[in-house]
Formats: sequence, C-alpha cells, structure tokens
Amino acid sequence: MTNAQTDKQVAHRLSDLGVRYTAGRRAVVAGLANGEGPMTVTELQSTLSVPIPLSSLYRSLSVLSEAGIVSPHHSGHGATRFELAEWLTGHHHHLVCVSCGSVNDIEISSDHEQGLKDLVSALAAGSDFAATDHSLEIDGECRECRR
Amino acid sequence: MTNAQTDKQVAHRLSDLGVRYTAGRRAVVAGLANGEGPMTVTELQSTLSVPIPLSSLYRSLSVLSEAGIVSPHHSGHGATRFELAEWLTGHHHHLVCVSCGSVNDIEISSDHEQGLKDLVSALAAGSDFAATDHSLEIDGECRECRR
DNA sequence: TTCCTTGCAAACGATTTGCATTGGA
DNA sequence: TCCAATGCAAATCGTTTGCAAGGAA
Repeated sequence: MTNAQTDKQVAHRLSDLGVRYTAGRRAVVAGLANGEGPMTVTELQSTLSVPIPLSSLYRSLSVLSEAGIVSPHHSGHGATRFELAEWLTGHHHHLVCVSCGSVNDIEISSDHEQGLKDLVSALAAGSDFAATDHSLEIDGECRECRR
Repeated sequence: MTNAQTDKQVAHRLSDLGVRYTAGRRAVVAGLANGEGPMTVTELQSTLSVPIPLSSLYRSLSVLSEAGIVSPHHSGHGATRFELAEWLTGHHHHLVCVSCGSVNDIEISSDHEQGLKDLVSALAAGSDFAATDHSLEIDGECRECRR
C-alpha cells in the first residue's frame, strides 16, 4: 500500500483541485509507490491486487499526471513509464539499461546536484529557453543483463 | 544535403560493415544532418525532397541505427526521434520543450562535460551498473511556446 | 543470377475515445 | 439527484512485417 504520508499529500492535492481520489486512483498511486522506479502501464497492472482494465489505468494516470502527482517518462523500449512526481518521492535520476529497458531510480549527493543545477542554469541562460527541470539519464547495462 | 565530411564517414562505416549506402539511406542521413535536433520519422519524411514511404524510412533508420550511424531518442510526446550519432555530430545534450515536445541540441563546455562524466562514474560505481553513456535532458519551454 | 532494398498493404502493440453503466458527494 | 468515474469495445497512432517487384553486384 501507499505510505500514509504520501497518501495524505496526494489526497490533499486532489481535493484542492476538486478531483476525486477514488479507489482506482488510490490503487494506481499505491502501485507506483511500491515500485523501484518508473513502470509501464502493463507492469503496473500486474502489481495490482484488484484487476483494473488498461483503459481505466490510462485514464487514472492521465488525471494524476495533470494533477502533477505522477510523471510520465518516455525513455525506453516503446512503452511509456510512470512514477510518482518528485515532490512526493524526492529528486532523483535514472539508470537506464540499454539491453532490457529497465529503469531504476538513483539519488545523488546534494553537492553534485547543486553542480548540475548550476550547469543547467548556465546552459539555459545561453539559449532562449526557460528551464524548469532537468534529468540526468545514465545509460548502460544493469546487473541482470551483464551476467 | 549532407556535409561531404559526414557523408564520407557514413559511406566508409557502411562499407566496412558490408551495408549498401543507397539513395534512400543517403536521403535519411541528409535529412537528419539538416535538422537542428532529433526528429520524428514523420518530420523527417516531410523534409525530404523525394517522397519516401514511412515503412522504408523506418527500415533505413533501423539499418542505420544498427550500424551506429543514427541514434534513437524516446524522450517525448509519443514518437521516437532520431538524430545522427554523436561520433558524427559531437557529444551534446537536449533541451526538451514540455509544451510542444520539440527537442533541440545543446553543447556544453568541456569542463562542464568533464564534471558530468565524473558525476556519472561516481554514481555508476556506487550501484551495480555498467555505465556506457549519459545524457542530460533539460526540460522547459522553448521560445516559440513562451510567447 | 542472387541477394539486398523498396513499396504497398496488412498486422501489431500501445494508447485513446465513444458510449452506456456505476458510484460517490 | 447529478456529474464524475469506470468498463468494454472500437478507433487511432506509431511502428513492424509479409510479400512481390525493382536494382545493384
């Protein structure tokens, strides 16, 4: 299930937006909260205790994305992966396995993160671009695929 | 058209691999070489002087990807974007517009790049992951979308 | 000739949508 | 009661593939 803290934050946010926090949406948030990293809709579906049709999952994910509760990621083998937004899980980056397509979260030290931020502002300043976010993707081979 | 230098490098690489550098494949390389950043197959198609069916473009892109001449990117609104590989264009990062989905290349200074590399090795060392590459994605709003 | 490439159309997988039904405030 | 949420089936969209025709070595 979802950690109580996260669940409360989500409930509050949705209530502010006048959006219902239904059983289906709770299931989605709980499923994502239990993952180690962003997951595809099919993966998410398979982790749910109560079966929910894909179309409903997509609809819930869409609502939750617009509410800023989940973030979609497109870096991979065909299917979009979803995870809880960073204000719920903390800022992090991704290890992407080029072999199997799996994605795992990784956190970096605050001084490294500060370095990244500085780099991003410097870059954005030089171009005509209003940067709001950044993400470092590290590609390589995961332990599983290497053996 | 493709810059002569690039074209020659591509021709040489393909010849080494025993793969033909056909008119269709030249058109793809030229189309990508003229772009400002990674483009979708549909975008690529629209820039070609001679019309080429999508299926052929996908097949050419597949061959060229396997030959290491083009790199696919999945960070965006649904469709995969392709661009020439970095050994042809130089290492760079991406500015991704969260509003319209466009992606533009951006280069960073060598000292900043060195910082990134160090960061990546440090992170990979701490986890069970064989890092081979990295890419920094900066999300925000492009000039067009901001006005 | 022989193998690789291309076009066209059909097939596919991921995601979206129309519509009737269900459920919650 | 009344509108939002859900399930199911059909529709879309990006991408892949089978197969027959075209080309280069």
